Amino acid sequence: MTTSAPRKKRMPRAEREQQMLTIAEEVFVEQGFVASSMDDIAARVGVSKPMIYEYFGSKEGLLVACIRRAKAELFDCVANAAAGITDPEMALRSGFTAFFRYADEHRLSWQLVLNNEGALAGSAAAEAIEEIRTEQTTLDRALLETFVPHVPGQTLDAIAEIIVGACERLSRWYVRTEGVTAEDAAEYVMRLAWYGLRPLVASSDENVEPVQGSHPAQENNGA
Amino acid sequence: MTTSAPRKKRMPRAEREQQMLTIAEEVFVEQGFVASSMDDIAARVGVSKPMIYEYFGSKEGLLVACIRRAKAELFDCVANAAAGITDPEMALRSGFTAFFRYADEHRLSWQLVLNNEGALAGSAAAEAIEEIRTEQTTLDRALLETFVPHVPGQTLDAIAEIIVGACERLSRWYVRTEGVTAEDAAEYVMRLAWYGLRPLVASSDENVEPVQGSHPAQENNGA
DNA sequence: GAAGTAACCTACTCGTAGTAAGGTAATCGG
DNA sequence: CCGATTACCTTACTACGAGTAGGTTACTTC
Repeated sequence: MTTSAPRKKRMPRAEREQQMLTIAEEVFVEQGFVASSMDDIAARVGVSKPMIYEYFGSKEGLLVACIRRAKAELFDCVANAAAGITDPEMALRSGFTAFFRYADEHRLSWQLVLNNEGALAGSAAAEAIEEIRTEQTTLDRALLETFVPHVPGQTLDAIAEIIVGACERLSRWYVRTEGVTAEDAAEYVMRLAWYGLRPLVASSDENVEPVQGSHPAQENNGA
Repeated sequence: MTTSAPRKKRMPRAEREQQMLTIAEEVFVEQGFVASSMDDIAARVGVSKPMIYEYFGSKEGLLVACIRRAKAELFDCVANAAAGITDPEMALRSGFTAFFRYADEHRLSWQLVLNNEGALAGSAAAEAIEEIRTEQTTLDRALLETFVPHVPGQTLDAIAEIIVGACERLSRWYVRTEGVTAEDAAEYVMRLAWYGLRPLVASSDENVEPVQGSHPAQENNGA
């Protein structure tokens, strides 16, 4: 029911490995790493557990292999997109686009990376953490709205998300980097957020073409 | 050796709970959620396992409680910092600063949120995922450098981190939001990155005061 | 100081990661 | 065509950790 046909035939190692990875990816995303059982995965593959251990060493080894495969794919996409473009602006834009396209077209793989970093997908713990971000996003959004009220809701959503992601990641860097104060870090974010936003507020939307041609401020809060 | 004295005395529930949370936080960050054992935590607290289950229900319940406590602290900090400030720019800046200050002053709590979202702290899997970001950061940084060569290395580092964090978070939003194309998402990031960066390149540093008054381009790559 | 309650323990079950040791099918030299 | 080597695959275990049942000890209150 999960895969397709009840493949009971022997299979060369390389092929079996790929099959295992595909199914493991499914299971890990569905149930979360912790809740997934090797017996279950083995059963879905149609093979016995020791085979997986033979090929991947451990449960975590299996996860790592899944991640590595996803990573390789992602880098192919982005590298191809940016390859040969000399203008940095175009290269950046093209790379970003490829990145988001990958996230869209390989949702399972990408969710694996995003969620199973937190091995607790679907769990209360994951929700508790996500809640932190949600609240921060809501707060930022509210602040932004007072500042640039005429901007479409969706744009505000996107910017709020961007700021939260930026803060989170920068906080990691900040903590491990010597000689940077909290004010410095905040200033870095402010620069991008504030100056990056300025075209939106200064010229309404004559200088900066709206991202979405039309889309009249469609709200987007719920999960 | 972990706590302080071999407290063998009885203790009111509220106090014991706080002690448990503090120690659990330590252990979770040290070993990662998956690798941590309830027996170990109980032993360090100087109490038997069923006590923890009595108070927190499950291993994950314990983690959630840790996260909630951290979250409450974080929100206190940020809310206090932004409270009463009417100018949105100052409010944002002050909030950001408080956020980074929290990350710095409560490293353990914050690491819990960052790492144990990925319950695999310290594991090969966590490294594999982090590797993806590192590579992306390196790539972005290289692109930025060709564009704004005169900017201090540390600033480039920070901006690259910001972009990676922004992309990651925005990709989540993007995937769950209807009617947004990869190009749209890329454009959102470009706006912040590009226009946010523009003051740096356009006017060198006459319009925009450098974040670090002096700090002459001190590099910072290693962990 | 008896009764009640809140903190605490010992001693278990059960599920799952990981392993040992052996079976079966393809391939290859003769 | 036939034994032998190799590689895919299995059944049947061990070990360990999450979670629990039920009893014990120390504080509190009248």
